[in-house]
Amino acid sequence: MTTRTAGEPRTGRGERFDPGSYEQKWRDRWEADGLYRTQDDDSRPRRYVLTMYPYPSGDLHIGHWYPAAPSDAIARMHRMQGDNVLFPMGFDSFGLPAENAAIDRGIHPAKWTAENIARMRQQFRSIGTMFDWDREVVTSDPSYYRWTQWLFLQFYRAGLAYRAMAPVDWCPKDQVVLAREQVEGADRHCWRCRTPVVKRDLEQWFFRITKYADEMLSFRGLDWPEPIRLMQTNWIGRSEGAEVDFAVEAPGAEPIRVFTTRPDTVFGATFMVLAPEHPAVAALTTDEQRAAVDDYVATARRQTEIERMSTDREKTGVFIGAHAINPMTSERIPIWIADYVLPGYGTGAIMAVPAHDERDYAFAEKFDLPIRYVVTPPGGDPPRGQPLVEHTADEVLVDSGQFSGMPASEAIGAITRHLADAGLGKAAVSYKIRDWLVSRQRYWGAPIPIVYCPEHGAQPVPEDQLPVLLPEDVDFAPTGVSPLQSHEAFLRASCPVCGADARRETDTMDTFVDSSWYFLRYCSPHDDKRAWDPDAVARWMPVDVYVGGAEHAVLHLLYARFFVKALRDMGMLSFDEPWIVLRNQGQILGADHHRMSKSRGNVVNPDDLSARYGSDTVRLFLMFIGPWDQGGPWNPTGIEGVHRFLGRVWQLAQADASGDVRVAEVAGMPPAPSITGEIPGSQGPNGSQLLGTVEELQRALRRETHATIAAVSDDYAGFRWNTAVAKLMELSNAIGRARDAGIAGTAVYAEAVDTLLLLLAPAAPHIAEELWERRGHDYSIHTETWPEADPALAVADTIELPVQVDGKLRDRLVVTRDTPADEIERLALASEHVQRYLNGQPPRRVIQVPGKLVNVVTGAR
RNA sequence: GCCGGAGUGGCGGAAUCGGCAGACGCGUCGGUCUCAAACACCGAUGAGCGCAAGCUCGUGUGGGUUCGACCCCCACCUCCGGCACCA
Repeated sequence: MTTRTAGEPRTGRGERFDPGSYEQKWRDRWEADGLYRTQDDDSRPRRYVLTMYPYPSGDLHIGHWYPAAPSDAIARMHRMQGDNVLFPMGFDSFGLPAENAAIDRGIHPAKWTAENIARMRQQFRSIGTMFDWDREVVTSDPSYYRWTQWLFLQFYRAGLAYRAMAPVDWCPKDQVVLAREQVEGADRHCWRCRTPVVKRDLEQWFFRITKYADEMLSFRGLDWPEPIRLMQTNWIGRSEGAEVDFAVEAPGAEPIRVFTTRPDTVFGATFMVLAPEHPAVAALTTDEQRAAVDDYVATARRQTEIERMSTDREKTGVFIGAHAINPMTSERIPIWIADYVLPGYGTGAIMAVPAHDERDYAFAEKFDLPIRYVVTPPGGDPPRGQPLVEHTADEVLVDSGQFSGMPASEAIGAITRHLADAGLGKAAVSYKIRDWLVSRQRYWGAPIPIVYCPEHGAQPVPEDQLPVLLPEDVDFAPTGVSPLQSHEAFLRASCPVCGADARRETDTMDTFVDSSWYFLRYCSPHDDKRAWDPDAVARWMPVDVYVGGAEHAVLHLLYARFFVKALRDMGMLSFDEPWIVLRNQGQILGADHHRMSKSRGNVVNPDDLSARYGSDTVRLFLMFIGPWDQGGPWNPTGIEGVHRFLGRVWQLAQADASGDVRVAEVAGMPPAPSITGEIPGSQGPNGSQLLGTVEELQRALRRETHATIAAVSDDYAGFRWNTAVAKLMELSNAIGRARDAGIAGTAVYAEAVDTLLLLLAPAAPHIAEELWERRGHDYSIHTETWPEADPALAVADTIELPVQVDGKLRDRLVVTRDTPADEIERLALASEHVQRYLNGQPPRRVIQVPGKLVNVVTGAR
């Protein structure tokens, strides 16, 4: 590796392209100059570019670079376009891995986390990202989690945080409860360790996210990827239908309310099913059925989610001995319990309509319960042997009293109204989303700021006593309860109401609480009086562009929306959504097409790559590798090509700086003195491409330069990194041809090279800066003005029109842009290649797409 | 099962308001440089046929619409992601 000292002459020519000789120098200088420190400067348009902060797991891997490099590029581009850009970074540093490291290796989580952050911060710097490190946020720092706790208290006061006993998902390996969003897959496993979860009844803290279910269905004003919007929409899972009360045939029994999306099928409800957990079960069960019911309920409780939720499992259930009355038919229908009815959805009870529901049908078949079809296709017989579940427009009701003959779509409303008029039901909406379970029985998180008084129950810690500090000296061995529970000093507290001895809450908060507001903290990260400075938040929020992984679709990306809406309703924010534009990167897989993991040994270490090629090459390669939102398996072979491209840029940018016009080296390619029937840029014999006058060559290079400005600006803004890089390569190829033709040293050549460097600067910041300086320009290229395309220069004066005969390409016409259509038609028909297919006949039609093509249609077909 | 996304050369991928398929790069082959190799540079490179001019085929499969289809419609197949007994 060569190093160049400051006083050394810049010879351009002959000096080897060696990123190692300048990359660190520029990073140091940018940092020393505070080039990326964001001022609250309101004279320029403000732009908040945010990339998801990482969990400090130890090392930045290629999966961190993949979103970071384009985020940095977009931030740099906006800066060059004149915006005041906020582009911060921090660490989501609470969480289980730190605690596990403590358990496995005896390192305190705080120490482990601090070391990892130091290393990752350094790695982020080595990429050349323009993060404003003065605004760094570390969520495990008391100066941050103090405000996380404060926010918990605000939610508590607003009635959005509550404590409830509920059956919750428990990960037996991590010894912790999980939010519903953290339980994945058909086998109901823990999102982190993939261990199947079990149900436990525990008293836990919840955030009332369901209050915002409806509002979160609206994405108005947001530019988000459609798949994410759909995932959130499905997760929220809004269903419209009706709640219907079924009287119960037992002395003094309350009616049972069911939820249905098909009130048009009430006449077909031939039995009722309750979730085993339904509160009415105990009271309604008859003595004869008691033993069987108790047994079934106990079994259901013991079962893991896997066993219970598996969809292809045989239906099970028990008759409880009681009967309900169908409100439309007045028939007695038996009440069963079955675990296919979920306690947490709707009312935990259903009217079973086996003729029109797959699950009820399977249940009825198994237990020999009556099946009555009440909806049928018009004029058709009701199907037999299977349920009729689809709603099509033209189904009608049968066997449904006064509603028989009514179209099913109409009957939904009509029957709902009928029931409502009778006081037996009402239209209702149900959601799949559940409240967010936020308590965790682990140490490394923000303590929930609550104390329990024997007299006054749960009481919020007074705000002036925040933060509730995590003690350092705890025993980390997982026992199923928080390690804090065995820490006497931590537990000891006094009741804020009466001052009596009280016990402190020992659960900590889900780390997704931390990440639900970190983007607000970046706006005023050092404010020690408030969670954020309202002026700073008003200045920067909402985030203009948010970059991160789609794996957070129904986690972080949902929770943070809830936070913003809740805080808005508390009067603390004046906007509705945290992020306007959202872009998701794809996932980089290992070369073996599997998720990168240490255990598989397929992890790519970016540090090795950047040591070898320089970080510009790695950044650019990650952008070039394929569609950025698609990701894909890692394939390192192309990185050499990107490196060669930068090497060519290195040479081209210095070809004119020191009189190094290399025309003499290009044998057999003198600039032709005049045009000879060939047009500039067209393929000549022997692949020579440079016939034409010097003026024509220059015009062609200018055209390429200005077309590239427009195209690359567009591609960057649209996150089409791969095609942006391809277009930069094309421009450099054009510059190379121009140099070989001898126009290096001209103003047009200089404009092309400078433009190339400016366009390259966001993506490959170091080489752009180095070459900018070597070309004699002022520091820094990153504060230069983004080039503007001149549309007049970007269009070619002659165009090549493909000529088709019956849709097949037969010839090409070279014409000036303003050639009239009838002249083009005349030229096309005159072509011998076209004549051959016309066989002397006149064409049936000639179709012209202006500027695009000519198609001659023969009468042959 | 339901909801998304995607199938294009040897490979990663370009090109979609319906208009030259294969940009850009990798790889491969040939060449220059070298004692030799590596690097670098130059050229060729979808398949097939042909001495050539040129012709035929070709964007997962089968149909269709159109002067013209990778693009639109119908019916399928495969892969990836999400959800999963939500009444």
